[in-house]
Amino acid sequence: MLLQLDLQSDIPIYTQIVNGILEGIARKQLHPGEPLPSVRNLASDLGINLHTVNKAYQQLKQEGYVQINRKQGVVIQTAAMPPADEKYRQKLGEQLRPLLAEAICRDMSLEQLQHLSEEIYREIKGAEANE
Amino acid sequence: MLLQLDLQSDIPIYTQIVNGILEGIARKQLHPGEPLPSVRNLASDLGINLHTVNKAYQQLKQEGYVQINRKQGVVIQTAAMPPADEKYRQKLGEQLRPLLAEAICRDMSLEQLQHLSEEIYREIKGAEANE
Amino acid sequence: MLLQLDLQSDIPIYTQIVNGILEGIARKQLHPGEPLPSVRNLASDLGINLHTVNKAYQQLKQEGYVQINRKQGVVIQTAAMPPADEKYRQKLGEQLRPLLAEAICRDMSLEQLQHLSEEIYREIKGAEANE
Amino acid sequence: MLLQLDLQSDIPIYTQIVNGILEGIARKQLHPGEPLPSVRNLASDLGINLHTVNKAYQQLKQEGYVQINRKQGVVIQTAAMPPADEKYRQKLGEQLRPLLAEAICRDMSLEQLQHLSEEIYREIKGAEANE
DNA sequence: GTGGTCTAGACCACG
DNA sequence: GTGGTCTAGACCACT
Repeated sequence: MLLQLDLQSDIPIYTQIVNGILEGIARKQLHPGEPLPSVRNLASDLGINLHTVNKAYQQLKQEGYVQINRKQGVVIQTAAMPPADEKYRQKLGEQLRPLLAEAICRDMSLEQLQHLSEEIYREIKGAEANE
Repeated sequence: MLLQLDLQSDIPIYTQIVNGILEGIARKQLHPGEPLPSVRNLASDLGINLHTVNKAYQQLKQEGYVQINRKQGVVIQTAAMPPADEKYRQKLGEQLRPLLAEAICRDMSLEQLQHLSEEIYREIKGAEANE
Repeated sequence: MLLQLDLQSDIPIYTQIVNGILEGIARKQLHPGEPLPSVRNLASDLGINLHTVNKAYQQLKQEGYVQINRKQGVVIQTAAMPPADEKYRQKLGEQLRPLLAEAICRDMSLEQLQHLSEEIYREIKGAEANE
Repeated sequence: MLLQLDLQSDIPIYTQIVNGILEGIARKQLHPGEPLPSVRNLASDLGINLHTVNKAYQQLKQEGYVQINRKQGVVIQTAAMPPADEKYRQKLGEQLRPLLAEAICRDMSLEQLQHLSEEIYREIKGAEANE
């Protein structure tokens, strides 16, 4: 798997890993049951600290996107992915809200915003068939 | 102005202030030229330190949403608000991407997402006339 | 005299006044012996505080660009303007240095810098005949 | 790194630090990727508060001269330095203008000014090879 | 009165 | 160990 890290970003590295893996799942490049690299391997591949990778994996487990077994290590969730329940949608809304507010300040129309998110959505989702 | 802070949130207080003011501008509850409370006043109103408020104001100034002068204090930008230029849209896209990826993991359809963001957009924008 | 103030600038207003008057002298729009507006008049014309204008005038007097008499009020220096002595050149150099250093960081050539300052120099100086 | 501070100067300490580092970059005593002292170290070396150093570093980051990450601390920008674009040249011009105007008041010729700035330019730039 | 600067000391997140 | 955040309190410049 290719994970692009930006060590200069103000986004914590473990968050970048989480995001990268989530995008991998969304793109269906990572399938349920598929094992992720071991903490040691990924850390050395990325040239970062063990703890950082571990923290990312723990967060993914916590949110229900992966399972951690002794045998197989870390694998993508084989049971159902966490659902888009009301609680999640509310959290998502709270994350979206300040982004939308700032966009409105900059006079973006709803159409422009929808267009932008559709573009990104399709770019992620559309990768399904090809990759 | 009504600014709801969550001191327990992992979102820095100064960011919450920035977001709150941006939403106030988006809602047109704050108009160009309108003065914001002085750092000392807002700090004591919110029960926080004046440096925290100042940091929020500095960020808003830096991003072009407010102007600061020693006489009037801090006022909403009277010249044009910063535009939704390509650079901004790219930044917005990068903020949107992980949110969309996670939503896709949870099997949200594009329609559901669009519906959610439209709801929030209209909730903010729709406040224009009423408040 | 036309003095353009930017109340939003982070340059103090009294400094803007000093700069404006110095540029007026450089452009020879203000001649030795010519009276400047009274503190009260200029303050009310510019819509600013008396103290602010006074501070600017005091600084100009301090640096030898104007004289202050009871009768005529504030007039442009009739004796010789302060000379470009070694002390002044050193002060100027210290002001120039950080500007040049930053320009070098941005890979400006000496020629580009000389061109820029010549342009400004001639723009000010060239106004002599016409205005 | 040698940073000379004048605590009595009316130039803020954090600005002096910024200027000193910019000059270090211009002199090529500081190379891209090279780490700067940690805020705590530099603060104790200079005998000032760490927040003052931090403010300087934040400004340098904001202007694109350094990168900050939690692992390495603060390092000189490894990507391209910010360019001398039109916006920068305009800002530079506005900083140069009052200096030139005052020099004209003191009857400095364009040649004298060019000579002075060339001297400083070469003094900074000429340090490249030697230091 | 305003914001700007500086100091001092604390705790936390990240790696 | 690093920087990030927050608090607290001081003095100064500007208006």
